[in-house]
Amino acid sequence: MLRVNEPINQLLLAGGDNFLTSLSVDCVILGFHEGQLKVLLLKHRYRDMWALPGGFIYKHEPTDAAAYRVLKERTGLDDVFLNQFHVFGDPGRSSKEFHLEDFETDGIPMSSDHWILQRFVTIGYYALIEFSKAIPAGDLLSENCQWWDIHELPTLILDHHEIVNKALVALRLQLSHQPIGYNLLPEKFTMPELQKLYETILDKKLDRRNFQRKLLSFNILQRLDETKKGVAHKAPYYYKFDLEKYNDALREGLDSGW
Amino acid sequence: MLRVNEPINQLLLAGGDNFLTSLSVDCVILGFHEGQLKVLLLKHRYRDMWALPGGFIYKHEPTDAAAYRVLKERTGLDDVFLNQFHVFGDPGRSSKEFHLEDFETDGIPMSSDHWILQRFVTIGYYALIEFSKAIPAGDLLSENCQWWDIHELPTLILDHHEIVNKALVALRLQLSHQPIGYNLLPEKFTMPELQKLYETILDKKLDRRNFQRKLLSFNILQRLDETKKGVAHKAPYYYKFDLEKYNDALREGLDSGW
DNA sequence: TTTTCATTGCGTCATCATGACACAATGTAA
DNA sequence: TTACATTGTGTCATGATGACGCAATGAAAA
Repeated sequence: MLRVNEPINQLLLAGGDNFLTSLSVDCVILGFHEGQLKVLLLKHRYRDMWALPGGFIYKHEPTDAAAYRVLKERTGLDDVFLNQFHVFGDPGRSSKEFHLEDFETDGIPMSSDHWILQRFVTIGYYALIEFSKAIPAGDLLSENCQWWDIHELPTLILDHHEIVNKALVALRLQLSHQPIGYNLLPEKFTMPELQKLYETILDKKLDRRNFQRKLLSFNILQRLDETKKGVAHKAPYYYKFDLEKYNDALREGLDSGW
Repeated sequence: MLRVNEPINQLLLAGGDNFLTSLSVDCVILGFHEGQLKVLLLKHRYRDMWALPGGFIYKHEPTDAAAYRVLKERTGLDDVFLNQFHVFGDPGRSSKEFHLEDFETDGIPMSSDHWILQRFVTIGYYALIEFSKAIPAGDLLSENCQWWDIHELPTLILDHHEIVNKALVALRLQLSHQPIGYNLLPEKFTMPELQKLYETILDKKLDRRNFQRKLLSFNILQRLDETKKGVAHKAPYYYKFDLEKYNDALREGLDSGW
């Protein structure tokens, strides 16, 4: 228990001076693996519950930088796609009792007006990362950090389930305006992989042939001469994004409407 | 100057205990009048600058409620459409020097570590209101509160110009998913008025006939038997929204894409 | 070695949405 | 009474979309 208590104590003592006292960030870190969207979650140190990676904001730190910091610490990744999507600002969203109970189990005495027990407003970010590049790492409060299938989440603490859901809704709405495929897929990918990604995010089956036609019509993909090896049945071609054209297209939105 | 100083002093003394100390809300209040989008702005008490209506958040108040409170105070309106759209969290966005200078001009002594001078993260909200129903009212710090054409804004304080711009971008992206017409127009409106609204938000000319066809195809409008009176040339029909169908349609998005 | 068969690449067709524009009707102002 | 800007309605060519056919591929099964 010492392993955990020592860093916690440091956080509790110094934290109030270093951090903004009522604001935090929480990150919905998304990856795509084996045809499924995955979320990175941290195991609660005692409870049979999991939590989104989150953190406090240093007094002179941009909120975005705080989210990047959390992301770097949990995944080892630097240059990631990160998007603020919603503020969760209900006073009831965090529970003083919940945390007090934890610290009691820790054996850490805690006055009930300690800053860390107060109400926290949290800024939700979602991050899109290339699954294979991330190296999940636990934090002070949790040795266990791992990916969960977005459709088979464990019990989450507080309102973290709502945060994940809101992130998915935001992702769906921004699908045509953000380089979502580029950030979630490896550099080379096949058309069925890309389609599966869209299907997972939209939670909807798409026609294979029409999907291909539509995406090619955007002129953002570049087909490579290489086909996928060691695969049963006919081998699909590899594609990669033409980043320049992709970004140009996103500015207008891939699916204009108006 | 007393008129201003007395309430300011109360705010400064009691504020630190009542409010969250590093978080605020700012509202981009939008109305539509004479074919133009208008923003409600407050005149700075000394400077030749204007500001978005904003405010602090009580320690046990939901952030959304704080925004509603600001809105009610500035417009007298209760039941408005309000949407959180972005958090502005750069430490450099507020300027301690700027505010210190103001308080010096007020003749109010202020220690440089006062909570009100510290860095503030602000949550941006946009509100859509029916122009004619609002009764703009100034606040403690500003007797002057008035509408400005979105394309002819005066100089704004701090990063408020950026906040307005971000609000417009968000509004554009959400145009097909939010009841924007319903909230900005009076109950009865003509097709040209509705079109002008869309053109203003999208900053783009639309073909009159195609626009009419498209909006009617959504089946969210109900044509009244009444035509607009006292207008030169041919009188257009009045329409109103079929709110039930409108809300149904918005759930899917008016312009699906996928 | 041959056969099987799920999967991929490419194409067709009917239908619907879109952009561009024509024309008659309306009703105030000249 | 006439002029004319504006509105209501419609047409037409083009392009996008959804539904589906068919041959080619290549590892796995026979």
